[in-house]
Amino acid sequence: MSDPIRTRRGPYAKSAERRQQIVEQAYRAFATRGYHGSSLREIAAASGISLSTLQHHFATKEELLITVLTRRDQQGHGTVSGQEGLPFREHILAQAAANEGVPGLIALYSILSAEAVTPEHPGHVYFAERYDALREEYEAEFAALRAQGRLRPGVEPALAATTVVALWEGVQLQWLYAPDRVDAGAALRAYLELVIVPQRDEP
Amino acid sequence: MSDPIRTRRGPYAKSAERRQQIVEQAYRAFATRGYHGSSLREIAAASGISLSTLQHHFATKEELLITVLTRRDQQGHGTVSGQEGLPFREHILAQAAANEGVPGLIALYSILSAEAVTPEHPGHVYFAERYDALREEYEAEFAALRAQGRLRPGVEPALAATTVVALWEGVQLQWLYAPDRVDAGAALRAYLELVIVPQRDEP
DNA sequence: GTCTATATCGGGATAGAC
DNA sequence: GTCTATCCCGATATAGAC
Repeated sequence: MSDPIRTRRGPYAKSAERRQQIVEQAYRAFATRGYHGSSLREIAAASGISLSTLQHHFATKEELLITVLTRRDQQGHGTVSGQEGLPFREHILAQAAANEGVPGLIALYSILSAEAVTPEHPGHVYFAERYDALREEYEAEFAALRAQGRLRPGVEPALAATTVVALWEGVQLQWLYAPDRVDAGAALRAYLELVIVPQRDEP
Repeated sequence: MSDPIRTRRGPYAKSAERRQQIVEQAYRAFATRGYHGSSLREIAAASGISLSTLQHHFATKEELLITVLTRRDQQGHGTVSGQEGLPFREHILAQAAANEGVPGLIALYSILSAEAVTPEHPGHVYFAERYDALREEYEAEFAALRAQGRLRPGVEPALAATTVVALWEGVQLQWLYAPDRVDAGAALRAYLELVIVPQRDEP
């Protein structure tokens, strides 16, 4: 059996590599100028290829956006997943700190989630589902804390979940405008400490 | 002295009226599709005039955006300004409730503030200054509360100010995605009640 | 897989008649 | 003040050679 593409390490190897380059540059573009504000030409140029080549790998701009979003999702989850045992509060703070370390990641979600508010936006469904999932996940965490008697009385898990998601996004947006004047982690931490009762062996 | 425009109620009356119409439609467009996603043609059509006429009143798209933002600012402040004596907490909640009653207002600020994160965006300076002003204003309010002993111990006025602004914006964004599942006012109220100690004569 | 060339469309801005 | 017509640009997308 002769292999017509034996010069590559594997079939589609070059394609996969190219796609990754393109996704990386698209991510930078979307994160700074949003979806409407970015052009395929600019992304192609940044990737060092022609517009047509980009379009050979991603048929439409929309397909590229979806790829960027889902790709970043997987990477994002991987960042902190090595520390599964962390309690909720530390888990969130670790995630927030990790996000700040990934250039453009915060901007990507902040800009696109606002741009995609209108239902016609190609990213609308993605963000609608993302918010739902985040709220559900955090609500479960808060509910578990309450079951352990570690939630301040009067705090509603559902409302607290919405609040954490909102606070996180909102403080990140302000941080993008004034990184030196806004401390996203501190704001998040202060809220969680206000809402979660410390364990006995904690200070 | 003959008046060449005596058929109007006053000089520039028609212009002012036209400008207001245009601003109104531009506001709707920017609030749903953002700045980049909206076109002058579409705004002109919605205003019932031609593109050229719109451009006669607003030389550039950027000028139109700035006008929309500052115009809405004045109207927004006017809404609740009749109740100057309200304490901080009620003032914020009243403002939030009022905002929800103005269709598109929340979307306008949410979408544009995220889109304008990049310094090249024509609205960037406006939002940077707006965030600074909001944080300063709220910080002063929290500081005043602390002076009265009505701030929960450990709560930093500056951080609380950032938090309120972030929470407000973030919860509004979620509300735009799922108006039936997110209660912006409740989230804001819950946070403020967590942070502000009730007065003696309050429940 | 990658390119050049081109089609087609829609954007903002301009010129000039009325 | 308002319009039609047009310019010029940049956008996505397509065709087809190599």
